[in-house]
Order: sequence, then structure tokens, then C-alpha cells
Amino acid sequence: MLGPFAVSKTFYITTPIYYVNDKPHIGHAYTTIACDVMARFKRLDGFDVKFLSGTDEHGQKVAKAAKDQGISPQELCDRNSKNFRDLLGVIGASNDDFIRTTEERHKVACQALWKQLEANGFIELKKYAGWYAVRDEAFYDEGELTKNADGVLVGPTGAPVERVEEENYFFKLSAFQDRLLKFYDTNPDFIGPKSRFNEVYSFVKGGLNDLSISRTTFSWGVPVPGPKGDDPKHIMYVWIDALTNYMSALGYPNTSGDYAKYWPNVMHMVGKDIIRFHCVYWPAFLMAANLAPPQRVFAHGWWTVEGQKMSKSLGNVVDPNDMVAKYGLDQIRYFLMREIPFGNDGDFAEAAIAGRINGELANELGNLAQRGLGFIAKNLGGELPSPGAFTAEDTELLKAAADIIGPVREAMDKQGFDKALDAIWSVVRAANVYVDRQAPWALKKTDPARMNTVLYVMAETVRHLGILMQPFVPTSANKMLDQLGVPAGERTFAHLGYAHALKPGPLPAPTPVFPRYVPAGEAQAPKPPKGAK
RNA sequence: GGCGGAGUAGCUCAGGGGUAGAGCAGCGGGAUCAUAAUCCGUUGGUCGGGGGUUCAAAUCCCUCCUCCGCUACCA
Repeated sequence: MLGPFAVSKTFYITTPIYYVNDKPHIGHAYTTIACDVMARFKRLDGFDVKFLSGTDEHGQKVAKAAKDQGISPQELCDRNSKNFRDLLGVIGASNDDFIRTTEERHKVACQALWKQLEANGFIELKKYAGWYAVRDEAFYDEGELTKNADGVLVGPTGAPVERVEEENYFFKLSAFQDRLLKFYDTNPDFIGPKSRFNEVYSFVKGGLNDLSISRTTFSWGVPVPGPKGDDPKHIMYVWIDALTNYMSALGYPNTSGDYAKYWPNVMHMVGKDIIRFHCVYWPAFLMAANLAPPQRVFAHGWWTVEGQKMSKSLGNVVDPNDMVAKYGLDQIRYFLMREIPFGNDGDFAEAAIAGRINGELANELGNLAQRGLGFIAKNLGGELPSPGAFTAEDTELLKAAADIIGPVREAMDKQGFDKALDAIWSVVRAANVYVDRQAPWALKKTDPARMNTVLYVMAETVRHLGILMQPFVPTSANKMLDQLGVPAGERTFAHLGYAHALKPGPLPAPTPVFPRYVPAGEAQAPKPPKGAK
């Protein structure tokens, strides 16, 4: 199956904008790593890629936090936005841009979109009276309220509510039910995984209410544009502000340049908590402005920690900095992409992480490279030998390594990271079997020419694996390719296959690429070999 | 309450009318190039319970139980 992006060869991928009041944790890292893997994969596959991340900086909670700390909201945003920007570096993200909703380019884009929606007749001013919870920044219906133990009226989240009468602008979301359903029908790949598609579909089918899109009770936001400059009373409320970031970063309302190049060839990666906003509101906003909806939204799951929900009160919130320091960056990236089918929830457990690192990265892949390159270093003076004629076994392995990009690409087009790695691992395992069967250490005495061919086939297979693993473990994969002497410009998927095979000659001294992980406090002593007396 | 998903080996999961599968863990063996890694073999399951359709059901139908997601509503 061709992916939705196969036609135009540009690919725009976004993380959500992270709320500056939050502290970066493994969940943020997960979303961003998934985007980064996609972005790197598409670049290696010949796409012109733009990868965006950023921070969401408006709202009452930010204003209040700043006030509590005696600083301006902008100061607070500057400080906290940096935490997320720093995280990108920590996890090796290759983003091309970083957008902040307090930037001028974003204000311009939001106001332009607003004016377009207004001109098209989809915004109206309505008096609204309702129960408002400051803590949740949300209105609740009368029926949703309960009295808590102290007799205070609270919303479904337990947040106290107050009666508020406000004049708000509303977006006529209700007008889009049919158009959205038709859009889903004709774009069955719009939402992944499939189960989320069905949820969104049935939500829209159940009917849509108009959406309040402005606030007058606080001022930390993008001003609503009026006929003569900004409306002094209203600021835009959350989603119309937040979602627009994806277009602000393309230069909207300028529809030439990046906008023309990348929109709507975009994929939004989101957590499952914000799927409705991306799959219902966002396409509706865009349709209302005569713009094309995005091509795909993928909602990923949550991580528990050792089987428990991650929460501040449990004190088990995983700091990405700690994890990277403890296990290694590529190791964490690999674990997060490999452990679960993307879209499912997963468990961030020491035993599982160690198992993946040692069993797969160190033992199977890392050791494969090291046993081959180490052999060449020790027995052939570090010279990659010239191969002789290939046997059926040689050809079979080389072909498997060269052809696996097909299934890998197919998996990646559906964000099946685990499936892609599964496919790559079929080659890793085949290569280890090959080495055992060919036994170059035995050929050393009996048939050195054949030994040379076997070592060459090994090295060439590792070259393929190095190229294929770059999106997932960029540093380590490139280290592998360095050790094979593969030039930096010859590491894309176009260089898979025998046409770009390794040239015999001197290689740098090999060192193991994926160290084994030894849990802190555990003895370094390895378990005794099987059959040891 | 409604809609949807799930329940298969110790663990994580795949399969979806025709002899129950993979990875990990376990057990046995081989190899000794390598990060004590690798390779081969193998134990293990009346496929959530019950009923039905069928020559044949993990698979289709009914029903019940348990878990999860979305959604609605009541006081």
C-alpha cells in the first residue's frame, strides 16, 4: 500500500505544542521521538521534510502562575519554553523549527485565520451563561456538577465552579457534522490507529455543538481582531490559538513558500487525550476557512511506570534527562519504538528496557557487527577483503538485507514502528544464523578465500542494517556505518542494494556500538556459560 | 445505559472454519569469531465460561463473566 504521502514527496510532521506550565516528562519525549523517527525515515527515503515542535504559552493558568511567581507571563513562558526546547536536544530531535504561540508570526496567523472564519460566516457573538471552573478552564453543564464534601459546587474533575456570564465568540461547529463525516468516509486513513478513527466518527455522528472560541475573563492570549484593530475585550481561547500553530510555522497567511510546499501534506502526532481537537475541531476550522484538512493524525498511547500510572502524587514521573543518562539515548529511543505496537499503551519497566537493550541491541545487532568487524581487524589487518563468487546463501542474505526496506516502508507509512523493527530484525537474525553456518573462524584454516567472501557479506549486511536503523538509533547506527567506512553522503535508502556495496580496503578499528546495560547495584559478573562445569 | 475493542503458553502478543503460533523466560545440546554474545533443539495452552451452527469452531452465531476505550444519562 502506498502511504498517503507517496505522491508529492514533501512531508510535514508536527508534535503537539507542549503547555509551558508542564514539566517535560517521558510522555513528551515519546511523542517527539516518534515524530523524529518519522522525520528521519522520510528524509532518508528522499522526502523533503519539515519537522515542527513548539510550546503553547497562553491561558489563564500561565497568567496565574506568573503572577504567583511575581514575574510577567512572558518571562515565565521564556523560561519554561526553554525546558521543552532543551528536551529536543536531549532526545536527539531533528526538528527544523520550534514555534511559540507568543511569537508575532503566530499572532498574525491566528488573526488571519479568525478573520477568514468570520468573513465566511462561521463566527458569531453570543451571550453565554454557565458554570465555569477556573482550574480546568472549562465550562460545565448544570447536570455535570456535584457538591463535594465541603458543600462546594464542583465539576466532574472536582474543580470548583462559579456562575459566569460572558459574551463569547462561537465557532459554528454544528454546521460541519455532515462535511466531517463525508471527509472521514473518503479519508479512512485520516486517523490512526483505526480504533481512534471509530471513536471520532461516532462522536461526530452523535451531533456537534458550537464551540466557544474567545474569553473576556483574562487577557493572556491572542487578541481577537476587530474591524478597527484588536478587540480590547476578547482574546482567542485555546484551540483556535493552539491548533493554528501548525500553519503559523509555514508562514500562513502567506500561502506561497512553505505553506504551498508542505500543506496539507502533514501528519500531526498527538497523545490520545487531544484527538478530538485535532480530528474534529481542526479539520472543521480549516474547512470553514476554505483550507485543506491535514492528511493524517495519529494518536499514541500512554506509558505506565512499572505497571503504575505516572503521576506527581506517586512521585514516579519519569524525567527524560534521567532516563537518557541511565540507559543511553539510542537505547531509550529504541525501547519506546520497539516495545509496543504504536497506538497502544505501554509499560516503562526496568526489566523490559534491560531486555530490549541487552537481548536485541547488544547481543543480536551490536554483537553481529562486532564479531564481523572484530574478526576482520584481528585476522585481516583491518582490511575489508574482496569477495569471491557468491554462493546461494550469500545472495539470499544480501537480497534479504536489500529488500527489507519494502516491508519497513509499508510499516512506517502506518506508523508501525514496532513492525518496521520486526522486519529489520528478521535480517539481524538471518545474519547471525548465516555467520554461524558459514563459520569464518573455521574457514580461516581451510579456505581463506571463502572466508573473505563470508566476511564481506557480513560487513555488507551490517551496512544495510546501519542505514535502516538510522531513524531509530541515529548516533549508534552512524557509528556502525563509520566503522564500515561508509561515506556520510552514502547513507540514504537510495544506497541500499548491491550497487552501492562496500569497497574493499582498510577499515577503522571497531569498538562495540551497543554496550550491555548492567542495572545499578547488580554485580558485573555475567551468568556462567551454559554447560560450564 | 449505548457503541466499540479485548480475554490464546509463565510474560508480551500474532492468528481468525481444516494438525494451536512468535518473541521473551525455562530446559537440553552444539559452536568458540564476538560485548559469556551466537546457533540448533525443546517443555509448556480443552484459545475467558456455557450453549448453538458445521463433517470440522480459537475462528461464525447466541449468552454470560472480566477488563479497557469512547459516549450518554440519573440522582
